[in-house]
Amino acid sequence: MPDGERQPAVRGSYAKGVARRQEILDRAIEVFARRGSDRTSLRAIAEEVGVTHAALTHYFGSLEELLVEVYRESERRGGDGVPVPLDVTPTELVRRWSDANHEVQGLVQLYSTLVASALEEGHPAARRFATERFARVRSEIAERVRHNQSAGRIRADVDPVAVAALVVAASDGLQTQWLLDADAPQDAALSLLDQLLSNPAAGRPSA
Amino acid sequence: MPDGERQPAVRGSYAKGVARRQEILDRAIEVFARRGSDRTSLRAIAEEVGVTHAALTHYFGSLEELLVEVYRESERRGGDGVPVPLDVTPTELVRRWSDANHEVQGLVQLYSTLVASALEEGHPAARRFATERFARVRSEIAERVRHNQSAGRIRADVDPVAVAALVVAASDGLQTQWLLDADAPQDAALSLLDQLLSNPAAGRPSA
DNA sequence: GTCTATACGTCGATAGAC
DNA sequence: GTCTATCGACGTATAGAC
Repeated sequence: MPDGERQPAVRGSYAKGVARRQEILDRAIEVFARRGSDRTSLRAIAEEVGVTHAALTHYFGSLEELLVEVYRESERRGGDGVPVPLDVTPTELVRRWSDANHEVQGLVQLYSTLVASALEEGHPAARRFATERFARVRSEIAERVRHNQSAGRIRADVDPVAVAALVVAASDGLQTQWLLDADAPQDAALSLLDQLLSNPAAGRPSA
Repeated sequence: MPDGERQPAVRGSYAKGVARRQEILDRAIEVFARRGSDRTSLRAIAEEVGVTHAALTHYFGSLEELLVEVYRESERRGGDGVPVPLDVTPTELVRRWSDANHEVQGLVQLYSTLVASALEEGHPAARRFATERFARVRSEIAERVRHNQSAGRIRADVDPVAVAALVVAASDGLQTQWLLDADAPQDAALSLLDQLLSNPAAGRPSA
C-alpha cells in the first residue's frame, strides 16, 4: 500500500474519546440510579449529563445502544462479574443478582424495557444484548447446577440446562411481580425453588 | 370487578358508540394478529382500521388503553370463557395459555411491552392491567395447586401461593426466552417444573 | 476527533370545525 | 362522532465550528 493508506481501526489519540465516553456513561448511570428509567429520552439524559443530545448519539450511535451500555455497566458494577464460586446454588446466585438490582433504582425497569424491545423487530442492539445475556446466564447457572449435583446438593435426576432456563425465567418473572406488588411472594417462591431442587437423599437444609 | 368508568360520554344513546368501539377493537386485533406488535402507533393502527388516529383516542382515551383492550380481548377469545377444570396441573394450565398466545402473532410481544410499561411511572392503564392480571392468574393457579395437593398429585409440603408465583414467573420468563431463541429449552423446563412439583409419594408419571 | 446547531419526519395528544 | 389542524417532544441525521 504505497499511498492512500486507510486504517479505520486503531488510531492514536482516541484515549480522550473513550474517557469522555466513560464519563458520560457514568453520569447516565447516576441519572438512572436517581430517577429510574423514566424520562429516558436522549434529550433528557443529555440535559442531566450536561451535553446536547447529539453528543450522545456521537458516542453511542443510538438511544438503544446507550441504554444497553448503561445496563451492562451497571450490571458489571453490581458484582455480576466473575467472583462467584462454583458451589453456590443457582437460586443463591440469582438472589445476589436480584439484591444488586434492587440497589439501583430503575435497573429492573431498564432490563424489562430492553427485553421487551428485543422481542420486536428493528431493535438489533436490544436483541443482541438479550440473546447474549440469556445464553451467558443460562450457561453460568447450568455449570453451577452440575457442580451442585456432583456435590449431592441438587437432585441428580434433572437436566442442568432445563434447570438453568427455569431458574432464569423464575428470576426475571419474580422480579417483575415483586416490582408491581411488593407483597408478591418473591422470596418464598425462590426458597421454594431451592427446596424443589434440593437432593432429597442428602441432609435437608431444614433438618 | 365492578366496572364504573366506562362512559365515553355523559349524553344519551351511546349504544352505537360502544358498538363502534367494539368494531374498531375487532379490526385492531386483526391487525395485531396479522402483523405483530410492530408499527403499533396510533396512526398506523388507525390507517388499517380505516379511521384517523383522533378517532382512536376518542374511543380509547390513549394508545396505552387501546393496547390493554387489545390484549384483554385477545386473551378473552383465546381461552374462551373459563372452562378450565380445577384438576389440571398448574403447568398444564400455563401450557395452554402459552399455546394460545403463540397462535396469535405479536401477542407475547404486546404482553411484554405492557408489562414493561407497567413497571414505569406515568402508565396507569398498563399498571392496572398488569397488577390485576398477576393477582388473578396467581389466584387461579394457587386454587388448582390446592386441588392437586388434595388429590395427591402435587407434593403437600409446598405453599400454593408461592408455587403460583413461581409458575407464573416461569411461564412469562420461558416464553420470553423461547421468543428470543427457539432452541431455548422451554418445554423441557416446564416439564421439569412438573416433575419437581409432583408428589414423590404417589405413583410417579415416569414409573 | 468532539461537539453544537439545526432540521426532518413521526409520534401521542388535543382543540375546534362540521 | 369524526375529521382537520396543530402542538410539543421524540429519535435521527447532517453540516460545520472548534
